[in-house]
Amino acid sequence: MPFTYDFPRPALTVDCVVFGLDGAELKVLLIRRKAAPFAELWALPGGFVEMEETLAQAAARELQEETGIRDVFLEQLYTFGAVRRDPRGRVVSVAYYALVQSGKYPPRAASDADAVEWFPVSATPALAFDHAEILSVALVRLKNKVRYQPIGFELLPPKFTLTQLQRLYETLLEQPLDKRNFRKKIQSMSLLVELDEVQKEVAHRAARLYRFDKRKYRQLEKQGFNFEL
Amino acid sequence: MPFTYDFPRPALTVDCVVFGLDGAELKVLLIRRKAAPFAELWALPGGFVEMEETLAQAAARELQEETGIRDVFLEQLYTFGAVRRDPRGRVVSVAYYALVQSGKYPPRAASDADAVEWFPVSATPALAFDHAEILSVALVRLKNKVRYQPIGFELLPPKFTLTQLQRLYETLLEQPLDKRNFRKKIQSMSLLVELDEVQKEVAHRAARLYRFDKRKYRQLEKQGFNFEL
DNA sequence: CCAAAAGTGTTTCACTTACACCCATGA
DNA sequence: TCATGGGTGTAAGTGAAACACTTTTGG
Repeated sequence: MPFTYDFPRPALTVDCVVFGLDGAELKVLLIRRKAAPFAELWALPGGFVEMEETLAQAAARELQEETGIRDVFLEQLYTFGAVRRDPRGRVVSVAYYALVQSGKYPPRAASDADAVEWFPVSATPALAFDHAEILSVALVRLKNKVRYQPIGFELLPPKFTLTQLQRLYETLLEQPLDKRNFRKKIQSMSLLVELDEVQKEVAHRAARLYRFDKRKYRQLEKQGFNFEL
Repeated sequence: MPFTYDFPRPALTVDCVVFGLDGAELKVLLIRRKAAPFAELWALPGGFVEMEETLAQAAARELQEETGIRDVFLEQLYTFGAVRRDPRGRVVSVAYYALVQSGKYPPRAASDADAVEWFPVSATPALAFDHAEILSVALVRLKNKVRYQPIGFELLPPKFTLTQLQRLYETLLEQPLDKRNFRKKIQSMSLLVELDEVQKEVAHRAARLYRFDKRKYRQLEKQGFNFEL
């Protein structure tokens, strides 16, 4: 079916802000651009939306193509439509953010051997286009959302210790938390399953491992339960 | 500068979910479509994004053109990109939501004398495209956001009584609130300025009028204050 | 046995909740 | 004078915050 309104139209892209946790540091995955504009500069992974894919599919596809990352938490962030945000012409970009276990994706996992690297969010290089703004919006969103949605777990391996979880929240909220109060609170939500396993190869008492019970969360959610740290 | 990547591209539109409060009822403004597709059906105001305007400008322009409404709270909601959401072809739509004092915009204020009408959000007619889904996402957003951002005031006239404000929250949160506790809490935030005026023409004791102090809010916000009902 | 992190309870304080009566006004 | 909503304080309960020591393990 030919399109009735054939006005000039903006090009449409997706960009992905990929967050990972490295010890007590929040990092973002960037790729080095090969082509103009902004060749040699670092940028968010992303690209043009194709005609037969949804926006989320486009984001997932670009992420996979440019960084090898797939099957991760991916959520729409915001759509950026400043008129001159791309020097090539009018390009509107739908930004997504992803949460990954950075350990699973070492720096050079990219499929096309391109330059892909993790940077601390507090020390990123100069970025192409308006990607610095996109990153900043993503950071604000992540820091807020982590308080009232259990998305932080996406940044941890499936089995984790309570101390790891606490460090995660301390990093994202940028404030120290009391160990006993944190444990009391998180355990009282009964969203964590205590495993019959402990940490290995640590030079001190081994901590118990837990996993997040997603099924239980969905169930409680329906009953009006609100996660809140 | 000619565009380097000249692939086929989705068309881009904006749609606006306009909320208003009518007494104790939340309403949404719809327009009746004249042209195909979905001629005669009700739809959200919206239209195509032009090449030299931002997304927010496009939303504001369409709102003004189709309903006469301008200078209101308008915030990006979400971008809808299902492949077949428009029968004419691939159309991606950036949705916005607006909060207006519905009293200022009686049903037929539209500039082009088209059919424009307020409907209770709980009793809307069948909607064109995926507009029912957009409305539903907007409702969820509004109901959540009103808890932790003082945006509810956008639905009230500049001068309002505490009872009006309480009714507003009761409507949006869908739960009754205790009068004394509500007043204590809202006043303790010191975001309301007590005016030297009272209600007129009521058949009972006239209530004191207040206004929301936006300047004060911005100031407190910077100091880490969090609005929360 | 030392270093390092794991694990564990109680008290205090602040905030939230529940609750009922008198007041002012116009009809 | 009556009907209608406006306006006000206190007590009880619940959840958040502060806080320090013992245990386990590997080196």
